[in-house]
Amino acid sequence: MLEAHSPPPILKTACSNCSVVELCLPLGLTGAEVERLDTLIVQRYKVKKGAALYRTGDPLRSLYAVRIGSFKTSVVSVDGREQVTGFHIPGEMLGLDAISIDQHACTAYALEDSEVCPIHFAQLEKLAQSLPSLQHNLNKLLSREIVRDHSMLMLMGNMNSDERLAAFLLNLSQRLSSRGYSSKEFVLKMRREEIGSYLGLRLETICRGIAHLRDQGLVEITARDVRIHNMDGLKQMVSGCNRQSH
Amino acid sequence: MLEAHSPPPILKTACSNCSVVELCLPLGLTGAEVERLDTLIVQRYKVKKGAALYRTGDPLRSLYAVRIGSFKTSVVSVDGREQVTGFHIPGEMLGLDAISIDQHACTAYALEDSEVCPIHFAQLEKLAQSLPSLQHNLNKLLSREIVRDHSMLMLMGNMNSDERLAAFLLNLSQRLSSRGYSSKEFVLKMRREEIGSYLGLRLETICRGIAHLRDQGLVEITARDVRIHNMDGLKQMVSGCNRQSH
DNA sequence: GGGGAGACTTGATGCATATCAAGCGTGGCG
DNA sequence: CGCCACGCTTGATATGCATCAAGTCTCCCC
Repeated sequence: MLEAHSPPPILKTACSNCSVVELCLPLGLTGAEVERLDTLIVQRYKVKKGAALYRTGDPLRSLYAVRIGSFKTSVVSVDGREQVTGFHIPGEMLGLDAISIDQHACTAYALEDSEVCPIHFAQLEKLAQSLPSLQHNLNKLLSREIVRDHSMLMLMGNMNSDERLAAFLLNLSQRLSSRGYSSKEFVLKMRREEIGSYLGLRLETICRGIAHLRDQGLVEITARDVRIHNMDGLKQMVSGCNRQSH
Repeated sequence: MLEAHSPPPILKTACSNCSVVELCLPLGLTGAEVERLDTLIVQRYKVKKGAALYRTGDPLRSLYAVRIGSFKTSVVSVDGREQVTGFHIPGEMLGLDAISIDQHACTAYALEDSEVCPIHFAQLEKLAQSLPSLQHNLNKLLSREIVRDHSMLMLMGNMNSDERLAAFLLNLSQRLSSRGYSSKEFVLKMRREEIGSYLGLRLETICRGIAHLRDQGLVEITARDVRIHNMDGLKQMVSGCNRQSH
């Protein structure tokens, strides 16, 4: 299942001293509770850029919290088309869709050299029985993913290409910002084609969208470096106020 | 929150003798466990056709299991466009997206006169602590919704209009079939416009899709009555084998 | 540091679906 | 039972994005 490399590197594991503890599963747990959660994480894994953390059909052993780096998750249709279902940055959980049938429903690829905290799921469920707030966090995590997916459906069903791109950039900006990174300058770790798949567009359309946003003075994107010049302008675009046609 | 009517009718509540018990939250629970779950459902609600069971922003009090009838859930964008996020038939759960922030993230409308079992969420979480299999079921329910949404993203991102319509009909057919209804003959409870919103298409495109499927001898749809003539043909269409263009 | 493959950009063209429009069917209510 | 509003169907046209194509950039590996 894990293609990282062998032997897997052993790392000091502890949610207690993790930089993303306040965004991750332990959210709102007491110190003593976090320590019990720590016992589930035997050791962290490193995943090389391009490698798969798990693949569609793999049995669910663990959920994975991204600690460092970033991932994309994608499914492949019968006729071989890839659909990217999400991008994941530190503090976000991977593998939630596997709980439904105890098998992973998508494949998770590292977009750069990354590091995850595997959380053995059976043990997590067991621990959650005695830690109500842990259970509550897991429920919220799952529910939040549903809400996120619904807003993606709204995006796919009702937005034009420029609006989708703006929404994507804003979303990424917000998530990075809440992790202490700049909301206005960041680096895209994924290719244009992957952004396109995520947004239901072709890579050429992403390029043109980037050019449009540039021409409007909203953002500047050179290669993978993003600089947002007009955050409010972007937000207006997403709320559909700027619609000329459609 | 509840627009049903007053006074709300009091109905005999018991998962134990509900016809959809084997598709609903109690799945896999023992008789004694189901009886404890029964205690959470104080009384069932009836919801009139067109009425809202809950609305976006309502505080989360209960999840709702559909017992009789059907619902659509939808969100409205800033500029007033509706996006239907799902259709729900007996045995399916409503309100899962509210767990994330203790507020409903969408509005649920009854597509016909319907009946739901409200399950008080705080009590459900509490009960789940002492019933591991109940907790596991809830986790699975949430995860299944995520998987379902991901397949909708695939549909929106990679399928043409006829394929989307075929996928929609097949999905409905399967869900009705697993509830003991005919998989080949059923009635659509929603308007063309609602199907279109759900599939990211306009109502006219749904009409044309229906005509295309009819011309190929796959299904016959008169008004809202569906008769599937060639189930395998439909499935082939969804897997993308019939693609001429695209 | 140089070569090459993969990623990105931009232009020209075509097509699938949206939009606009007009008429028909139907079911719900008085 | 009949009327009317709403839902459905089908046609004509417009348009936004996909597709095809060609060239540039960049970064990774030797």
